[in-house]
Amino acid sequence: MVTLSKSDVRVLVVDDEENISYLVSAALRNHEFNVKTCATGQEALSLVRSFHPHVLILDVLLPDLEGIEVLRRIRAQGVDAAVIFLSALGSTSDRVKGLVSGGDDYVIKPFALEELLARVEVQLKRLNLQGEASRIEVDSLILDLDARRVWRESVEFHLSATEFKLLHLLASNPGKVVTRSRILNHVWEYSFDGDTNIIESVISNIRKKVDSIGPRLIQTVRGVGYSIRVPE
Amino acid sequence: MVTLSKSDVRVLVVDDEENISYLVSAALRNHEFNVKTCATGQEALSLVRSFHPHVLILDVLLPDLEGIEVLRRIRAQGVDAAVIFLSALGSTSDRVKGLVSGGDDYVIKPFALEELLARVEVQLKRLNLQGEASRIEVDSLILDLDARRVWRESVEFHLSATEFKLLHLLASNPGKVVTRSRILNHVWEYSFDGDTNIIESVISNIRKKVDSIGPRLIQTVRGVGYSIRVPE
DNA sequence: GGAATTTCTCAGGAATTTCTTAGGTTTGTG
DNA sequence: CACAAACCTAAGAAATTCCTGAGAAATTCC
Repeated sequence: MVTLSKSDVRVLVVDDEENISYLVSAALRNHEFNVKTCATGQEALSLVRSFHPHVLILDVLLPDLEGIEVLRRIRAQGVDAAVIFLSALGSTSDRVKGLVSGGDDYVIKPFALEELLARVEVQLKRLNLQGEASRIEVDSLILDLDARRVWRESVEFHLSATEFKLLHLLASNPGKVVTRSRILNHVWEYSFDGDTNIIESVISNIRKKVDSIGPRLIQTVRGVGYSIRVPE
Repeated sequence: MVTLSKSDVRVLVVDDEENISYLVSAALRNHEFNVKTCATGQEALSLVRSFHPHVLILDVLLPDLEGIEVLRRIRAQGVDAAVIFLSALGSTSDRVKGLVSGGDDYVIKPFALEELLARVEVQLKRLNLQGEASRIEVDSLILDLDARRVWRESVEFHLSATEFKLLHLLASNPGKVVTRSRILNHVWEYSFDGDTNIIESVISNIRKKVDSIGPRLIQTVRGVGYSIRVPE
């Protein structure tokens, strides 16, 4: 998972209605995206080549080319930016046309900026570009990453720096097994010489604090590593 | 890129309004998806665990749990099926809530079946693009490589590290024979001195667990090795 | 500097896994 | 059909892996 800061995410807004274009791009900039705008299909085609947007917000009705045609041409160039169509054409067949021709979403004007932003975030998630959340929840376990605090069943527990780092690693991969070597690399930043059981030791301490109430969330996967998930 | 045939794509429809549930699932089946339906959040949670849907169509208002809560819980288990919310709650804030809480799309009732289908297809495109390399399926056998978990006919089995490694090797070469020497090299990383039947032993254990229900998937190829495939 | 906390090592014991052994079954061949 | 080779399986010994508590060493805090 590539984690980019938001200002590294490029969004291209293509719309010939100036006020829409302005509102959308302002909102996106407000959320710290790197935004460019243009008003025609031709401009869009050349900007895609130079600006390499991650997300394209594309009006269906442009003065020169149709939005769908723009999409067709940029896909033909092998660009796989996420494309969100924007349109006053709200009929079902218009929407279906936009989606089946390769669009990733289709939003009807008028729309709430807030929703458009949420849909942009969804596309980023798809591209694996999303920044890290500041709070992680797995069942009744809650990690507040900014405040470095941990709760289980609403009771707060104090974890040391190492314990927090390890629990954070597990909790950001819920359901997946995190191997011992990944743990060593991530938490200790080097490989220990063969024989240490520092991982077991820290896991044991974390469990004693956080995982002794309710069902056990930290599962041992013998010979491989550990995994955090709700047992069935 | 793993390309699934449509009948291998599993879609779970969760809605307590029977006619909606029926219409949607009928339309999806018409398009040759493998569809299951249920009416409550609890059922959804358990079906997700056994049915392993690729796409989840989830009503926001369910009799027991809220759809968003269902989503939260399945995400906590590391399930990353695409989720399309379905709701009569059409306000912007409802939609935003659904999207930011991890939904991949949000469709408002009433909707055109055609559009819902188009949106399901969009989600499939996403699943195929992101490689899907973390899951291997052979008939009713499912290996989740990230979680290191194995199911057969929706029942989970526990495999040891060696057993998993060997089954993984076979399952990533469906229909092909994997020779004994390849198995030795890959699973044990060296050649044993002539006389050992460790492979037979491990195969026997795997079969006892995973291959004792339904048709036998692991075939012995006398004098050569083993092969995993569906018998005719 | 001294106290408190955290990090890490060590060691015994429990649990699981790995591998060998040995006898039985299947398969192919003359 | 008889025979041998290849394979299957159960049982159990050996080895590995993991858990935990106690305490030494290191670090942080006052």
